[in-house]
Amino acid sequence: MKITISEVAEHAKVSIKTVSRVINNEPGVRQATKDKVTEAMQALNYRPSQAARSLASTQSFQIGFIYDNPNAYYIIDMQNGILDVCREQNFELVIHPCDAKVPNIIEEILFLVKRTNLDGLVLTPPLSENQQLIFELQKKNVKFVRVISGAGKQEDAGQCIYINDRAASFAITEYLLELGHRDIAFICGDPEHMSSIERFEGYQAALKSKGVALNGDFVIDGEYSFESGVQGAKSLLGLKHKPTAIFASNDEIAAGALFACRLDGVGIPEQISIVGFENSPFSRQTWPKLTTAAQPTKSIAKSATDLLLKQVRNQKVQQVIEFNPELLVRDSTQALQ
Amino acid sequence: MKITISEVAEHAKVSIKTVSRVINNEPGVRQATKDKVTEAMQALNYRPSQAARSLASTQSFQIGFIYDNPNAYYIIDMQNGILDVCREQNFELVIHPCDAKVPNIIEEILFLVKRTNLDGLVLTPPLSENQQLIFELQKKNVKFVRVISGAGKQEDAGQCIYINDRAASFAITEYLLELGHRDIAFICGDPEHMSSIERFEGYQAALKSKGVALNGDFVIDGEYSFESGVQGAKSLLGLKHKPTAIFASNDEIAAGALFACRLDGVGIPEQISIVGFENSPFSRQTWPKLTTAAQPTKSIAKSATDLLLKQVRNQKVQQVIEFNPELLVRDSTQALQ
DNA sequence: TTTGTTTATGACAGCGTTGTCATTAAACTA
DNA sequence: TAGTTTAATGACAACGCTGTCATAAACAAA
Repeated sequence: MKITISEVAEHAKVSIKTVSRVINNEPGVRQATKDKVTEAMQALNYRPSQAARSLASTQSFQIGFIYDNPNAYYIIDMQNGILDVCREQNFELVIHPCDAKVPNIIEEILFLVKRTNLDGLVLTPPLSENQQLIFELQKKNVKFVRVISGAGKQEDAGQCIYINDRAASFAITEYLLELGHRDIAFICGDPEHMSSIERFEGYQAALKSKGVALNGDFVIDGEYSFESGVQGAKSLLGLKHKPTAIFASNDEIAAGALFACRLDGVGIPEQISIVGFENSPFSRQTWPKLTTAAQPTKSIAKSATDLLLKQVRNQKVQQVIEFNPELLVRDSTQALQ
Repeated sequence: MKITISEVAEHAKVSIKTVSRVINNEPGVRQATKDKVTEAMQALNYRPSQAARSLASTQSFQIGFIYDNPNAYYIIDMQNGILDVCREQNFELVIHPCDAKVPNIIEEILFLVKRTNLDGLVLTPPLSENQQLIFELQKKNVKFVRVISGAGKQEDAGQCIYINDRAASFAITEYLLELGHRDIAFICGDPEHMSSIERFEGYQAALKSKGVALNGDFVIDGEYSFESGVQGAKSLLGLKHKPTAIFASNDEIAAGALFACRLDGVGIPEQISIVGFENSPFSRQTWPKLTTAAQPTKSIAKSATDLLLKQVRNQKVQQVIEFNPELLVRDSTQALQ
């Protein structure tokens, strides 16, 4: 037999409405009453029915995780973090993988929100950086948090969790410079991703800070893919004046670069140092293991969800949350001989 | 304004109950009536409220995907497949990552099912192979599908989707034999995973079929991890009589073996051929790219979900569904010189 | 036809909550 | 103290659907 709110009310000798107030943390309940109710709920091992709650209220007690990201590890980590917070706070998670590049992606998302009556959205790149989408969501009063690349200073729309790619990129470049490298090439990620730009700018800034001039030949356009790393490294290896280090915008690119160097018989790290970004599990499984930067994806997800749920409950908290990916030195880099 | 069942009923000039019948595919509705209703639903772009449905009925219209698997790619593919079918059939998906090794895993799952009132479960290895769990689920009348390693002949409990690892393993081994290899080592996966056993048996059977004796030194215990591949390959390379090919039970092990060989300066595939299993994305990103076996994970997920939802609707279909992973020849194998 | 039988459809209560508004109790104020 | 304001609590309808049971329509057999 399922325990309902009435049993709890009876047990606590209050009305069901008061129990409801306690469940939803509504103000205007005396502490003593609240305690009684909480106790009754525990004694009866009561859990409110999600279905009844969402039917009766305008909320659905569900949030959506919408993503378009080929990196399964990232998604799983995010998802697990979101799920943790959802469980704690009695919310459900609706997963919505999608393709950010289809023309009607915005409609698709708005439709989903409307249909499922989602209380909020967790958005990751590149969706979190789609200005048009953000605009429409705000217009329709949809609540959301965005995980985006940036330093948390700028006036971004909506609540944001900032990932300071630039600082991490600066640190990586600085590290290479300290190893004595001066000819450091950079293979870019997708130009539409803000992280790509931020990472490039961090690289640029670090070079500048050490007075090293930027060599245009060493900056290769690309996207966040293995193939891009292969192509990028190939063209770098074709240069008369070759770089001594390659900074790949993410681990996949780095793996591709590694692959291309291997094909060419170039020793890593003896002849060229390579660094990646993201700390994908496979960055530990290449040979040699990749030096890279790690971001605490699950913590990011938790913070994001926390922020979102506060918003959903109209507890506006305007704090700036920023994460700094951390340099992880492994075996694909060494001091310039 | 949200469209409800009453609007549809009005539009189709029938009672709401009849609309309900159509929604749930209940028998006893004349075809003409059904058409009218379907048409009205489309015209109004109607979607039933999950909350109301589950409140009113004993079902929740939610199924659970419970997994413990470190392979993010596998999980994402499964999840996407399940999600596709859920959307089609108006079900919701509840994701539940867990640790299959905690002592009270069975209670945890039973509790989840009870609490969320899940209509069914999709189970993947190793949970799908936990006899105790299966037993308890059957006892409590919980519906489920199991994705398991096997050939679909055995009398397994519950509905199963079989992955014929053995046949694929046989094919891989046969392929190595055809390349002229006779000294083929095998690095095992987790002994608790049925797939591990099946893969080993396929290997054994293939050797036998070609009259090649099994060399005990060449069979290395392990688990499905990179580290295990490193260790396994190291001990193989330490043998006085070395293998000319290594069959790793999955791509992670293969990547580890590759890594160990590189460390030792052993050329792949010139000196040793290596094959993996699973076709993880990173098997395309190693150098050289791994020869492996691919399973259509998303299709597997769809079949499984389909089967589960039929069960949920009490449409018992007792068909045997089997998938055969397919050999993918890439660059980590070559004919014995 | 008429009656009986089956099949298709509808009326209505109820699922477990929340929102609204009324009521009561408590806390001030003069 | 009585009167007034404020805080705490409760009664009850409503949310959108399904289950049960009653009724109407269609068909078959006489």
